[in-house]
Amino acid sequence: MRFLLPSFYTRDVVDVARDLIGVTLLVDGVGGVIVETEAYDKDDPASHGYRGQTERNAVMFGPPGRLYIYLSYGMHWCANIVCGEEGQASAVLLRALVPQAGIERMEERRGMVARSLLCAGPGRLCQALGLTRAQNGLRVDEPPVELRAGDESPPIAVGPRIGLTKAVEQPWRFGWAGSKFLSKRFPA
DNA sequence: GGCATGATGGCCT
DNA sequence: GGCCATCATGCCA
Repeated sequence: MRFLLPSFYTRDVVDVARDLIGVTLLVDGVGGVIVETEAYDKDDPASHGYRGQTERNAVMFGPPGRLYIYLSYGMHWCANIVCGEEGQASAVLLRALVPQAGIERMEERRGMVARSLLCAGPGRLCQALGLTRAQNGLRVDEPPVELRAGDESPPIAVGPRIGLTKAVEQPWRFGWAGSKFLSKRFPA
């Protein structure tokens, strides 16, 4: 298996978002293959970093290769990987993965739902992997987090991002085309 | 201090 | 497809 180098993250956030499809993410040994991501750029009105640094988004403005985790809608956690150059405040939102390792732990956290719903969506993914504010700022190349390159290059689907009111047209959502584990189908 | 808003998801029709 | 729970955050007064 191949571990991702720091130079993987220090590139353009859109490229990293696309290249994370097919990468395996584990947190404390629980996880699977990433099949859906979205890119958020610093010049992007939909990004938390757009209006400058605040207490919540401080991790986005720090070094790349760290988790930026925040609470969404008062009840769901969403996890990002900080990318680009330090201070750029760009990040990739992790939206879905194929449950492969530690499925029992995922089911303890998520309940006995269909396998395809275990990690399909940013909030579900965080719940299944046990990601909360406690993991905000963790490095992705040190325990308990682990990222391994995939050994095939997946068919990539591209589309507009989900759930936004700003910059809704930007095609910065990426997915493993045809995967059953996506949070939502990509528009044809 | 008050208030509008949201990178969602579960449940209902 | 629609509704809405639920609260941290950020902006404004």
